[in-house]
Amino acid sequence: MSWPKPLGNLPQPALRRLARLAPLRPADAALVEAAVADGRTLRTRSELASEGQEIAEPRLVVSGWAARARLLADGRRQFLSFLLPGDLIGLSRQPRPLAASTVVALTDVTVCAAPPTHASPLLAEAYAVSQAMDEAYLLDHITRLGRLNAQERISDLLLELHERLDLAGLVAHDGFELPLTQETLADALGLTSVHVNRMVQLMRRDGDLQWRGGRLTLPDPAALARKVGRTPIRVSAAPHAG
Amino acid sequence: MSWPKPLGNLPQPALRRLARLAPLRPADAALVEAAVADGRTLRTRSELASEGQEIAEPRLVVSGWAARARLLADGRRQFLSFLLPGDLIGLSRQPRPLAASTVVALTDVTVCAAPPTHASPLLAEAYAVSQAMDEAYLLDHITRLGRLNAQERISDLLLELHERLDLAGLVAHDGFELPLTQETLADALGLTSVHVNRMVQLMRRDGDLQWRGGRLTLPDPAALARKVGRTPIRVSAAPHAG
DNA sequence: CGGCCCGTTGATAAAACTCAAACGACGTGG
DNA sequence: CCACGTCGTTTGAGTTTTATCAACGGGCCG
Repeated sequence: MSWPKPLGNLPQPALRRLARLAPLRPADAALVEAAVADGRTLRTRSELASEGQEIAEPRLVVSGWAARARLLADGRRQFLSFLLPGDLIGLSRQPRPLAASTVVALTDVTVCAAPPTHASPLLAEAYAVSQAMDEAYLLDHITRLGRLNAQERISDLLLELHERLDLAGLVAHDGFELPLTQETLADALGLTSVHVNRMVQLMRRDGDLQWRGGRLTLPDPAALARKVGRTPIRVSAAPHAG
Repeated sequence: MSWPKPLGNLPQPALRRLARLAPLRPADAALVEAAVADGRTLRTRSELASEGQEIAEPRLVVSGWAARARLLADGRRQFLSFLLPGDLIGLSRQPRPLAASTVVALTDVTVCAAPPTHASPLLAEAYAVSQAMDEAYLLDHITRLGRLNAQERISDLLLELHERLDLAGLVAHDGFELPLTQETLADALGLTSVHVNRMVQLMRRDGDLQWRGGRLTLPDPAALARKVGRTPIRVSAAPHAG
């Protein structure tokens, strides 16, 4: 597919993603670059937000993976979504919003303050599109958990990650870094890690995926998408923007 | 259309809900009443929005129940959320947003155009809170589907409905109208109607609920909430607002 | 070397699904 | 007013999917 290329060829993944959500111009990109320039890096397992606590300021993921999670009193854990480079955390139009979920770093993660939108309508538009995509993916996730079986869930989630990482330019030859344990995957998909393991092995045997050493390859994403009935999300009728 | 006490004891459920999300004043309430005054009524099973189509204008549910749904190619169906009186449909900050889900009427439903917020910051705040609650409930739903068993799912969802209907003043003595079939419930909870039926019977025997003729009563909501580990959502640190 | 994390395997149990049928309530048309 | 069809609930029997418990192995790091 051909994306508009308002900017150069190899920008920062986070910038690359935002530039694909709205046709950013150099001034907008400069705002993003300035924000990215002073990011903080957090170690694996640290919390970027805690459910029920007041939200600090909105932030942008520069690199690394995080996840939104709900922790149950008895120790059960449910991941609600994954946060990838270029994703925004904690946007809200409310006066004093509370975090609806805990956010935890799955790898070392670099985040920065979300670049301000008051001087940049295009950036504001990118945020709006991003937010709409977030919601669409949440709805996808509900459908996944409610109506797909284990193999379909795994395939569908991996296809989503493929799709999203591609936006940030982090996919090469249908392969990408997947810094998740099978247990993490299980906690996202409402399964046990044992069962995820067995299903992944099946999928390997069927040639649906390759997964070794933290790198995942989907040899034929389109075929897999057809197999599990997945269609990429669309969020806006505007000419640009997914 | 002209209610004796706009903010008194027995207002329109939709207005009542909004007035609880932000401290509306008579001028704001008048906006809501004006909007509610020319609502349209749609019959059970009609669609208020279709996934992938452009969204018309935002709307407010005046009375009746609707649901957001995803329909799978093979006929499977997943309800994403229920829309109750006072809920808003299709809010978005995007230029040309597409509906992320189909919205279908579960009963005859009256909706009206969402009262405009440009002249009413408090109404805008109520919308923002409402939107935050919507998201929080989506996250709850994900957790429900991913990590709760059948009985916990049913209890948790019924407690949510109790909580939300209460906001609109539609709960009396812990009982409320529940115009859902067991099959609809099943499609919301990722279960089959047969299994929902068996679990509901268990819960009846255990005295956790009464459900006859479209009316549901939770004899002890607090105890049930404790039993399934549910805590009511909180969305804002502001003094008013859930 | 030792420990830990992660992936893997096996055996068994529990939860939920499928298929099929029957029943009651309700509304409609004859 | 009754027969009939539809829709939703209920029940039973048998199957499938997924969870649970337990153990082992490889790789990596201190």
